[in-house]
Amino acid sequence: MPSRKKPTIYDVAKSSGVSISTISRVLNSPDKVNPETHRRVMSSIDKLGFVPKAEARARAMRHANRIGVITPLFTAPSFVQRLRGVASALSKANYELVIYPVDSVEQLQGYISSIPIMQNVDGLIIMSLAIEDQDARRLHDNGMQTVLIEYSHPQLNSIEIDDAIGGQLAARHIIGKGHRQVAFLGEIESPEKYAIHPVKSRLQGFKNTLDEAGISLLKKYIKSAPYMQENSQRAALELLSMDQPPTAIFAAADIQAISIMKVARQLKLRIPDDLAVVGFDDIDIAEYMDLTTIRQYLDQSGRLAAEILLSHLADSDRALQHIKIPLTLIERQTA
Amino acid sequence: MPSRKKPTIYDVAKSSGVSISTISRVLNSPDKVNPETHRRVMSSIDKLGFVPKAEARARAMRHANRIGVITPLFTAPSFVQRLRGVASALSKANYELVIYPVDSVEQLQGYISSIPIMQNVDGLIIMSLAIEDQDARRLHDNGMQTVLIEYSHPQLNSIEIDDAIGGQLAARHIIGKGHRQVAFLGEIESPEKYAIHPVKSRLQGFKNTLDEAGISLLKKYIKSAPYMQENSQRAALELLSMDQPPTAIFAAADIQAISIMKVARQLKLRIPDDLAVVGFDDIDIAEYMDLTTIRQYLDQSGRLAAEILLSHLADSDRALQHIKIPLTLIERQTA
DNA sequence: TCGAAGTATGAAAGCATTTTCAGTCTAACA
DNA sequence: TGTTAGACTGAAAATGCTTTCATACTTCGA
Repeated sequence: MPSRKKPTIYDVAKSSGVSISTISRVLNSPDKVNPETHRRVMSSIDKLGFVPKAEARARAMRHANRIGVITPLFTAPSFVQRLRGVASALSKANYELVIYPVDSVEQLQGYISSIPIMQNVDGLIIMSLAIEDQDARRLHDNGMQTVLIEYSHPQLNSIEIDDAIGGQLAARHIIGKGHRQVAFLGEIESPEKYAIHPVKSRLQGFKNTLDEAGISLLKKYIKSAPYMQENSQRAALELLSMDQPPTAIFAAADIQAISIMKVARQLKLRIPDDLAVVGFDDIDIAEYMDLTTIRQYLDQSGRLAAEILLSHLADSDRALQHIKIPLTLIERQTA
Repeated sequence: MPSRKKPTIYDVAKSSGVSISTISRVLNSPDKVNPETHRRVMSSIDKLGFVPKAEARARAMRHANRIGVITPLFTAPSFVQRLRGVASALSKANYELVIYPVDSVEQLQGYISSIPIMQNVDGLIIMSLAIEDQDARRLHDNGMQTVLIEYSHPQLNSIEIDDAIGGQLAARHIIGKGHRQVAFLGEIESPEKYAIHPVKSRLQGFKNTLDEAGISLLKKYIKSAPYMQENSQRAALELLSMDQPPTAIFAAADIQAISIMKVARQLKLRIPDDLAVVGFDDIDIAEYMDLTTIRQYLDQSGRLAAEILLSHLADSDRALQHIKIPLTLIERQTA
């Protein structure tokens, strides 16, 4: 009895003895339908070869149930961990997650200019990327709900980290442990034009707090090196093989702290006795390494971004939110 | 004058003083409308920036250069690293990446049954998840190009890891180093019904190779523990505080190997002298830790999956591919 | 044992268009 | 001058879905 016509959800409903609402639910929010019903409906769908008409769907759908995340291409573990927060919040709310990985300015510009027009996504989360005023305005004017993470703009929601405070926390801790010979390692100058510069602020906060305590952060003790292991290790080696090596190093990222630890091990330095190390981020691995670090609640910041976005989608004239997430020093074994 | 909401044909109708039917006609059969009316309507359309929603979306939905990845919710670093491979291959090819994170059977079942029917992605990559025969058939029958990673099915493309060989490599290496007291740590029994069981194969290959060399892997030296740090550490502690502790441990995942190293450090055991550790995966952090491990080329397997998918999308009657990725032992400092 | 708090479902109200049908108006023809 | 065939147009129905709302049916404490 295969009818010549394309089957509609009414046909499926009849064939499986439920209402059309249930058919729709099976396809769109399967978690809301009884497994047994689901099974029955799916088997009818398969039997009839039902495919929902995209046009009818588009018409009836108020929103796309899809949000986009623009992010640097999985470079650092910290991005991933934030993404995990985003993903878990979205999947709970039955939203699809579209990733737009960025590895050049042009790409970023391309996404930002085409996304609002395409209307493929209901909202946008932009992670750790600097966006230009004009792009921010475009997003705003097109009514694209957006949350910026680690960056801010007056016309868009934002979640920021107080990097300077992070530097301060690290400095206080290191001072408290009695260190006087203190160093800093981080990727101070990022080569990418679209990148943000949290490391500078971390250094600033660190340096100022040391200054206030009468400890000077000598220029030779400030090393800039890219995240990559080789670079970080080389920089660490330079620091640690000086005539008067530092007794404590604050690394602007946990992975760099781990590089320092590796070099220290090779030099037979005991941590924290010969060398104290403080990281920044508190990525998963930090706990495995017993690394003392500044926690920036990565998962939670991602989750929060998603939640803010969803709440603004639900109620579009909600006031803009500019949130600063607090930082905490997590004391473990390395400092 | 950017209006908040997208204009509909009602807005155009109002603005140009005609009925919606006429707007529709202007768009679909212009010959049936008075030239003067046509002109007026067109000018309203331009002014409002009206775009027929359904069509725009239907077009956007249809062949959007979009591929989906179904993956366990970022639990282990190894998933993330594979994902990175996928992302980089796709972004090069100008494809959008939609993530479907799974954390329950129901969710997996939901995605996997609706995606092939909804057809809102062009292709699908399913990472490290077991799928049922019926679902595989549905994917195939609905013409959804699919690549399975760490699992296989005769009707779908697949990329597999030879886990047993991995165990064998680890065993050979450990034997070569002269160890006789050998242990295994891994999450042998996964609690999730949808999970796959590569750990069993790793253990199997490990055990068999030891057997062949006349070394028996005693039952008490086989520990099953979840990936989570606390569990792995407890298991490691149990192993290492036995009367006759093992002198070498093969961990079925790098993060578990790292947990072992942490416990060993606490017990003041020197690695590799007192205890040799071999991991599995070769995640990024393994290099930082100088961990000897079995490399499974995570990035590359992800990239390969994406490439296979793209080539099948370009030419849909390409033959199915079932690929086994080779493993390599990477010797570093821990064994 | 009762009420409270969920689950699972169907009826019905959208959604943004297209299409049908019927009416008005004009122009042309007898 | 009365008819009438077009040419335009609008009201309303149809389209194939999604979503809201109400309701019946389960648990689940206490």
